[in-house]
Amino acid sequence: MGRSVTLKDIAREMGVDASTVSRALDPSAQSLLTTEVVERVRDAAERMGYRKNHLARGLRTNRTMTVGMVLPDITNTLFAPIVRGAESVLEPMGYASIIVNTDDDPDREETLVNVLLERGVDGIIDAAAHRSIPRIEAVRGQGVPIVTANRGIDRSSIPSVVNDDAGGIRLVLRHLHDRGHRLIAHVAGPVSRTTGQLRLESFWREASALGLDLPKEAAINSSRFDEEEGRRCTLELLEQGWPFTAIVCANDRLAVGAIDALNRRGLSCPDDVSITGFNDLPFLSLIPPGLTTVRVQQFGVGRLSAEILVRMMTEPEAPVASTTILPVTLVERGSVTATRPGIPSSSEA
Amino acid sequence: MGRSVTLKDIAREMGVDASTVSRALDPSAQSLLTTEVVERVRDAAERMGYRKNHLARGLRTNRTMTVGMVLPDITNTLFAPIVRGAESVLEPMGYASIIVNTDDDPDREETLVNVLLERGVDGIIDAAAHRSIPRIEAVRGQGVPIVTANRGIDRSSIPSVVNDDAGGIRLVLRHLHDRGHRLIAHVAGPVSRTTGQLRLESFWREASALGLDLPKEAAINSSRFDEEEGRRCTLELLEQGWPFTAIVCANDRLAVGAIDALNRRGLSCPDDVSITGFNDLPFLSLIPPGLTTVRVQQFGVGRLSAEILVRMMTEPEAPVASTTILPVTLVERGSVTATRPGIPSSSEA
DNA sequence: GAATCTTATGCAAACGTTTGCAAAACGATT
DNA sequence: AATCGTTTTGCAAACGTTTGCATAAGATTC
Repeated sequence: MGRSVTLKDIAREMGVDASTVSRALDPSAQSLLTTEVVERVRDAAERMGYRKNHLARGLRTNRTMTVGMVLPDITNTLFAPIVRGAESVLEPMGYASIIVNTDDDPDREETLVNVLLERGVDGIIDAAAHRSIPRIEAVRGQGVPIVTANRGIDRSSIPSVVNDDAGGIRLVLRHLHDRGHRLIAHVAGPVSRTTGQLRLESFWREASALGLDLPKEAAINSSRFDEEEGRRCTLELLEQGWPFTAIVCANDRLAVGAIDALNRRGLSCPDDVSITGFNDLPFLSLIPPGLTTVRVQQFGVGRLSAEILVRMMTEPEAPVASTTILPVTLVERGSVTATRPGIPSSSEA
Repeated sequence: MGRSVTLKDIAREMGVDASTVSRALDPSAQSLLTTEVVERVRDAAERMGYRKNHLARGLRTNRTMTVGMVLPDITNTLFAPIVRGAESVLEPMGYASIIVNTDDDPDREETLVNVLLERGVDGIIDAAAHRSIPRIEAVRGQGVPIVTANRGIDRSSIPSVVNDDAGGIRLVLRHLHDRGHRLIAHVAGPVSRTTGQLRLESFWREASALGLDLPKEAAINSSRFDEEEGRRCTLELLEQGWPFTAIVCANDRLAVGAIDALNRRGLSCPDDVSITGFNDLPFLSLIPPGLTTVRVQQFGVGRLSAEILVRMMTEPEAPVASTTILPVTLVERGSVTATRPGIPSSSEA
């Protein structure tokens, strides 16, 4: 339980000043010193079990070498890889990360960002952004760089690194169209996140680009990105009575819920209805019938947002990309089949 | 980018001393002050956008209100819930968590623990423990409380919170035995972790308790807890030629690999071989044939280890449980069936 | 109304670093 | 041998808090 050894301890032991010890231990300052002194100090430090005190250093330098990561829920397999991606660039540079979970509650997002600021993080990666977080812009005013990952913030000057949400929906819609589907429904994600909103917008845009004339009720909004909501929304779609041959789900978990809903109604995917997801979560390939989905690069999202953040932290004046969009790819599995000729389709005369 | 406002700023503004401001803002010290002063100070602080500086405070008090969490890999769905469980007790108390990933490399485990110590964490939850980490005991000597979660350390005085590994294996073995299985193999986990070692020991112990006379080659060690190793080990078991009707896998991911290996060899689970897992990972229930497995309480592991850690951090002299074992339950799904009468079984004469 | 006891506030040191500036030591140049 | 430049080291302040101690003011007692 003995008090830990400080620069002063080493200094006293060696008969030099603490500042000398500090310099000897700082790679960028040790060129000021005799190599002989540097060596002796390092040895002594090693021998005495010296461990630098990041707090004191941070207090003096105003840099903690800590970044904050804001997630909706670390338990959600969509977000964990973002953390690893960010870490892959941050850890080698000596940064540590404080991780907080918002449970997708915008109020918690704000308080937790504040918690991070109190702890003096040098920057923040926000992967739990809502489209509008009134006070988040203020963070930049504080001089603390922030970037959003996976999601963006509307009309914001905060840089973001996201997947090509619109492009992903375009891919699945074309894919379904190519296979004869004309009556396509959409279980949309929560529109309070850009992921939900952009995919929904893209759905309508691409549908009409393909000449599909879908009724308003073809799309239904979920309130959470989870299986339960996927189930509920799909059951509602079925009850509405509008006939559809495929459902584009705004993410994989909604899709899993959708498949379950079909089964509960005695319908089968893909025989009766084709279904697509978004994200390509791990293990998904093992779940029958195998979800056709859009693969995103979460590790890449994390890595890039960290790179941008580092840039902002180290060269505050340097320009950085305001939006970085990563390409997505279509992953074909068993949940989509071609429509059987007998099934009616709106755009065929 | 304006410098942030400090106690001194508020003090100057109000014509009082910084120490008075400090006390006014500290719930446990504000009883020393006039309620009138307290109020005025709080208002001023609010108005000026004061945000306390945890670094300075930590430097002075020697407590950072930060805990370190060491994980093998946050991406692994087994570990994320531990984080949330720990957080559920730590966050309300004002602790933040620094999370590091070791990729199950013992060397990294050691360096990362050091990183955490440099950052002055008040305590550490190690969920990536190896059975023997020579220098980890030294951490306690430093006066920094540490507890291991999910795994333990051999012959160590470090408190640990784990699942009932031995009990879980007992459950599955009895379950298989009850269904007529007598020739049971084991794909063991890496024995460098207590989870692997204890389950392996339990396998042999319970097997002989059930009167099974299994040959040495009934158990085979994997080197990682993943699908690839599960596949490899199972293929090896099959090639050995020793006939078995069931495989007890040391965890779910090994089991998933095992099922795949069977399929590759034209065998089916459970028709040809029954298989069991351990952990009950999410989504597993959706993967055919549905893995019969042992459900563990990872959230509980996290919660309890945090509670113990808090105890150690706040009352260093108070006694704490050295080992806490959480009960596990059997989850029956489709991967286990009764043996068909025709299949030979060693213990039937 | 003086002495005593409380209560509320200020003073100053301390936590362990980093860093601008000054001073000392040393070599080289004349 | 004196001067001038370098190079190496020390001094001291600063970062923003907390907290033991002292003091000032106010309340209480006889």
